[in-house]
Amino acid sequence: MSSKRELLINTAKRLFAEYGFHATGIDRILAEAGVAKKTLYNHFRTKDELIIAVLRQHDSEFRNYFMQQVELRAKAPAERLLAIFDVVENWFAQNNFFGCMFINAVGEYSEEDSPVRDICREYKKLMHAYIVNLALEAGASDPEALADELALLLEGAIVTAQVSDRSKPAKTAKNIASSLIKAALA
Amino acid sequence: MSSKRELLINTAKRLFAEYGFHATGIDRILAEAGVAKKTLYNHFRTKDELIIAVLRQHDSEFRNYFMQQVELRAKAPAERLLAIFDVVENWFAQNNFFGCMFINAVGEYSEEDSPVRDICREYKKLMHAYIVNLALEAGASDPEALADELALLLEGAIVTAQVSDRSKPAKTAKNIASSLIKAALA
DNA sequence: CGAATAGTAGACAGAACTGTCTACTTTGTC
DNA sequence: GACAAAGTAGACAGTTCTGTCTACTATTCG
Repeated sequence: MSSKRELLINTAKRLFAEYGFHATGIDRILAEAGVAKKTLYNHFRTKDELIIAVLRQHDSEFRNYFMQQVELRAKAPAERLLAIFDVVENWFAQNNFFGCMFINAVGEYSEEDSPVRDICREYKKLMHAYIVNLALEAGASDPEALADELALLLEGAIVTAQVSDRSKPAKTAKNIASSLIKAALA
Repeated sequence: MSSKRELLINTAKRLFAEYGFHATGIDRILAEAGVAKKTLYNHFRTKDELIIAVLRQHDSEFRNYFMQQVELRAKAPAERLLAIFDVVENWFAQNNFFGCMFINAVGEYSEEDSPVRDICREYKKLMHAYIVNLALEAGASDPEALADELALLLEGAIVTAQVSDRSKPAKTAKNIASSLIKAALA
C-alpha cells in the first residue's frame, strides 16, 4: 500500500506546476501533503527522484486524459484531429492551468541528456505519435507531416495561453488546423 | 560609467538562460563576472531587481536583433513576414539556444501580476505589434488575425525546437505561414 | 593634489534547503 | 496478540543562498 507515495507525487505535482521545480522546497511539499520527511525519503532517494516520478506520473495521466477527451468529443479521425483544440481550450480555462509541465521543466533543466529532458522528449514523442495515428486513420496524404504541423500549433497555443492570453489561442490554432487538415485530405 | 552593471546583466542573462532563474545563485554570477558582491548590491537592491533588469535588457536587445535580421533578409512586407521564420531557424541553430527566455521565466514565475510576468507579456505584445505592422503594410485583409496566427506559429516553433528537435520546426512553421499569408492577401 | 566615487575581497548573519537519524506510534498480517 | 513494516515528529548536520558590512584600493575629476 503506497497511498502516501501517490499523495506525495500529487502534492509535489501541484506545487511544481505552480511554482516550478527549484522554487518548491521539500519541506513545503511535506507540509501540504501532511507527511513526514522520513516517509518521503523512504519512497524516493532524492528530490530529483521525486521530480522524475512526478513527471512520469503526469506523462501517463495527462496523455490518458487528453486522448480520452479527444475520443469523447468526436468519432471520425479527421474530426478528432480538430477536437484536439477543443480539449486544450477547456484545459486553458481551468484555474490551475500553468502551461505544459514538460515545457516548464525543460526551461529549468537544460542539460541535454538529463533524465528530466528524456521524459519531456518522450512525452512529446508520444503525443506526436498519437496525432500521426489519427492523421493516418483520417487518410492524410503525409500523416507525419500533418502531425508535425498540428503538434507545432498545439505547442504554440499552449505557450500563448500561458504567457499572453488564454482565451484566443485555442481557437486560432483550431482555425489553422482546420485548413491544414482539409488540405492534407484533399 | 556603469560597465560593471552591464557586465553583471550580461553574465546573469547567460546563466539564467541556461540554468534558469532560481537555480542560478548570486555567487555564481559574481564569480563568472569577476565582480565583487558589494558592486552588485550597489547597482541592484535584490536578486529580483537584477532579474528584472536582465529581462528588460533582453527584451530590448532581442527585439532589436530580431527586427534587424528580418529587415535585412527581405524588403517587401509580405516577404518579411516569411523571413521571420528564417531568422528563428538561425537562432535555433546557435549553440547557446535555450528557448525563449520569457517563456522560461513565466514557467518559474506564475503569479499573474508579478513584474516578471508583466515584462514577458509586454515583450510578446511588442513582438505581436511588429507582426501586425508588417501584415498591415503587406495589405492583409485582417492584420490582427494574421498576426495572431503567425505569432502562434512562432511560439510553437520555439518550444518545439527547445524541447524536441531544433532542425525541423522553423521550416514547418514557415510552410504553414506561407499559406496563411497567401490566403490573407488574396 | 585631493576628495569623492566606485570597486575588491571576503567575513558574516540569518534563512532556507536537502538529506540523515532517533525515538515513538500506528497499522497490517500471520 | 505479537511482530514486522511503515509512518510521525522533529532535531540535526552540512550546505547553499541572499543580503550586509568592514577594511582596503583604484579611479576619476574638479
